Amino acid sequence: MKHKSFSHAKEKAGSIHGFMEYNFNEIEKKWQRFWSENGTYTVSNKSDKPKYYVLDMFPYPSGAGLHVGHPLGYIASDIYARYKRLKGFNVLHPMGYDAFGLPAEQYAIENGIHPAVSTEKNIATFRKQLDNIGFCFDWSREVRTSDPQYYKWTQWIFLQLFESYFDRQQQKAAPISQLVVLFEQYGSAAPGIKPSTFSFTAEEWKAYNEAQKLDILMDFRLAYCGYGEVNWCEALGTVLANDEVVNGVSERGGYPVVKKKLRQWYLRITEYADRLLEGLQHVDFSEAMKEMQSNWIGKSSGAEIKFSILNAQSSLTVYTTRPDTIFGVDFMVIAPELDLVDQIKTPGQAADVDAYIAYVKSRSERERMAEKKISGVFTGAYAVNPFDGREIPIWISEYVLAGYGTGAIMAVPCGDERDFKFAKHFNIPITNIIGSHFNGEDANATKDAVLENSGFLNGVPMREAMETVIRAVEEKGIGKRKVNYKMRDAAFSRQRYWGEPFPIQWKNGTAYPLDAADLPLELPTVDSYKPGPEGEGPLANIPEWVARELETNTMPGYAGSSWYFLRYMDPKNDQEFAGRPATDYWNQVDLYIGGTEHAVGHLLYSRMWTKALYDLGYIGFDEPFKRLVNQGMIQGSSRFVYRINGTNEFVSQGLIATDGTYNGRVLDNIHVDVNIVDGTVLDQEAFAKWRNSEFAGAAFILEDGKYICGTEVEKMSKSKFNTVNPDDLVNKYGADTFRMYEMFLGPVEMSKPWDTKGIEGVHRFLKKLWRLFYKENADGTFTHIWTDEAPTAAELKVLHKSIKKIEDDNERFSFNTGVSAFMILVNELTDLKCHKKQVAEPVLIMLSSYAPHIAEELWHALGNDSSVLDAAFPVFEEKYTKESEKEYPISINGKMRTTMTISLEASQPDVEQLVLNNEIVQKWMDGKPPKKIIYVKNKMVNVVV
RNA sequence: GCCCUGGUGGUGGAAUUGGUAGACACGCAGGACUUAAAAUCCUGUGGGCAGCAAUGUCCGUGCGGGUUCAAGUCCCGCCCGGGGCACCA
Repeated sequence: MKHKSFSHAKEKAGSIHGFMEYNFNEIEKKWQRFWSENGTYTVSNKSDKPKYYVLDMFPYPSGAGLHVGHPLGYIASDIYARYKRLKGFNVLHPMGYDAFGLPAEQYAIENGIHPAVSTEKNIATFRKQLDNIGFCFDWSREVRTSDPQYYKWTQWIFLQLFESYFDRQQQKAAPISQLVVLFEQYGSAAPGIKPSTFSFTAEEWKAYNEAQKLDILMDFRLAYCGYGEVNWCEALGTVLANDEVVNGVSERGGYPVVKKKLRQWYLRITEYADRLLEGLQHVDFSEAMKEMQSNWIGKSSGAEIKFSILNAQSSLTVYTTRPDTIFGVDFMVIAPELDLVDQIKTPGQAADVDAYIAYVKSRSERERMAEKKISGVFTGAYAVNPFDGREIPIWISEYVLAGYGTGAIMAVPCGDERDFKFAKHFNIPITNIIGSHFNGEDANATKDAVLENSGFLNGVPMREAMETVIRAVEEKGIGKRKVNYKMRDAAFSRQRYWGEPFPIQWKNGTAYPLDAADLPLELPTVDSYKPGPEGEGPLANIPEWVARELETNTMPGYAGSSWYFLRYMDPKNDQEFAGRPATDYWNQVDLYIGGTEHAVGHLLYSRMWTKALYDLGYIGFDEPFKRLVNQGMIQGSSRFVYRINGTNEFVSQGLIATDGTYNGRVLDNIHVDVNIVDGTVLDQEAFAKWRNSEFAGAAFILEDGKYICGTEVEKMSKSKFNTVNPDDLVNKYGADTFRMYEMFLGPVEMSKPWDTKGIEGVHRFLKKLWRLFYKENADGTFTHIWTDEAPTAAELKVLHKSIKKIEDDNERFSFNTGVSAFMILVNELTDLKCHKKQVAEPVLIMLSSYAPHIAEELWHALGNDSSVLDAAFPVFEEKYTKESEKEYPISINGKMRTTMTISLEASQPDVEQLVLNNEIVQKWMDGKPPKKIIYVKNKMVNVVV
């Protein structure tokens, strides 16, 4: 890449009476313009260098703009991307916007502004803020999920999923046309298909009309239409997101919310459960992340067992992972929403049952699972144990969810804690089948007991009995072996406006895909963002849309984000979602950085989409992300002022009594803007002007002449006045300081509260670095002080020690210790009074990934013409850092008592002799003989007496 | 409730593989420079006890146990904070 010449820096550097103080604002603007004009960050899909793909989870452009928490991961990935570039890679590091979403729509409802308009505005703000920080994003590859040229391909991929089914024999997606061929030949007995409620012969299939065929095929498509429950708020006439529902009522207005069944689209992600599980073995994610995903998938094996119901036609099928405990079943629990409940409830129990069902209907799934209080109602019906004929009462309770297994469990109180508590609470007698393993106080989920009270299983070890029972129920024809997944198919539709329209047309109740050539199906403009009739989305309010019989649901937020990493590879392609040469070249994302909050949502969906696209032959890899690093969340550190209730008087925090009052008077805790508080000391003048002088008349009761604020760590949010805008910090200290300070705060993976206080230290470091290059004269001018002298051994040692440390830290993502390594390096070079170019240049190259602007400035000042970004990372040479001796810690009985400097060549006997002769060692040995001397070379010595 | 994760000085954190706990910073205290301030530089800074001091000594990584010559690090049990739990993104 050819750079325009840039002589400005050199001229000034050469001038003895120049003004070369560290003017970060000017320097940063200058180089940002330079990099942008030279296309320094533009990446080509063709290169001789090895490729490396660094990806950030792209942001939702919210109206609040970027706060200091957002860039944490971006800075880390930026440092790593730049480091990889220095190491000789062709690095792809793109950025874009996850631009569809609920907040923009909510904003539109409240303010009448079209989401496209507010989103555009928010993106402009984000972009400006991101540019301030000096990232090396290739903006020519930017994507926006709400751009028709992007969602055209989201819709296209949806159509691929719609036109595919999952072949269980091949364990991969295949065209639905292939399934039609199978049906024509085998009917519903076709090999490799999932179980279905439809049963038909090949002849019957051929005789079906089109609508009947499509109805059956819908049961197999990877993107399919079905029915599901949503949070329905009658008063608002709309479907609510989970976090818009608080304690069973709507967050806005507090209206009641109930479950309502609506037609929904789904992705058949469950068919991929095994491959999603297996794929985890081939990716470099944290163990915690893999665990979360496999727990979410929740694969378990057990049996489905059918119990007949006393005096009834219907039967009850339960799923259990512990068929061995079948003689310990003391009651059944079924999900209150199952239709079966109505069939089996006895007249005497009907009123109680109906009341309980009404209660459960108002409860969210989350509330039901989190509920500690045990509740439930007896239906009056009894199931019959198929092995001993015992009559088992059937209960309903909210802790059993309809969506998992068969929505019914056989309860074994001696072996399951929840069942045990339930039995205790309702005084249901408990059968002990595990003898002394059960103490009557707690359930014991052991698999190691030998069964008792278990009919034909008496004396059989539990593990063995599992198989025996499965075989027995299979022989009796009342059940079968069953692998179950906790994971459910992904709900893929929203009754909303601001999302991708489905390329689907409904004709007489049958869904037809649009022709791919007609994509994108653009989102029409609407006059009102209000919901449509009967819980439908706003699109149902548009006569032309409805007249064309188009689907009125839109896709959820995760649609666009499930494949965006592919679009970056070939963002301008208008023939394909991404060309095969591009996806073959860039292949998997080598490094993906983002929060754990996406652990089971976005990450699983994008893994599934990748697998489906791979199965259908569109890409050459079936895992999207090779390595995943989770960044922690930056929390806000809120500040409070305390107003005496009913007055305008504010009490300093230290004066408040332990019960939270002041002289017995109640205080109001008020969030105050953290930006007008220095540490915990309130800026009283700024406070008076804050919020249009709302507190202008405030009187303060001070301690030591100051007003001290209270603190609390909370989520960073505008409403808590604890957000800090990166722009302010960049203006005050510069982007390089800001970047390094964000890293210096702590490990990238860890969550921590933001505190601006320490930023001065990082800023001082950069100024100290600057002084290795320029000296301030008495008259305020600056002289450059670097020399061409050859470095000394001591200087080379400091340099090479740092090269190793910084390279290691970069490789293991430890950027906080990386920053501290730079600080130590500059401190040591300052102590050595080292101003040599041969030392300075490698330092600047290494620093350029952390603080690119100052590094580029000084690099050019030293006389280099090309960009420091294209330099090569210095190579560590061990010969400069070799030591001949080490200061060992000497312990007696494991307690460190002294240190001794011993040659690294010394043999074990030599060391033992030296140590035993040591005065302090002898003092602690107190005349006793040594029992053992442990000597670990280059580590420590321990004398055991 | 379930799954994951974290807890180390006044503060952010370091200790990479079980081997000198507190690197590097912030803050604080004292000092130098200055008419003064800012900036910069220097010194000290986990806690207790003893000592004028050098220093010595005991305690110390959320709490209680354990393994080990040796534990912030491994094991068991508990407490507290954070994230997720399927329509926020």
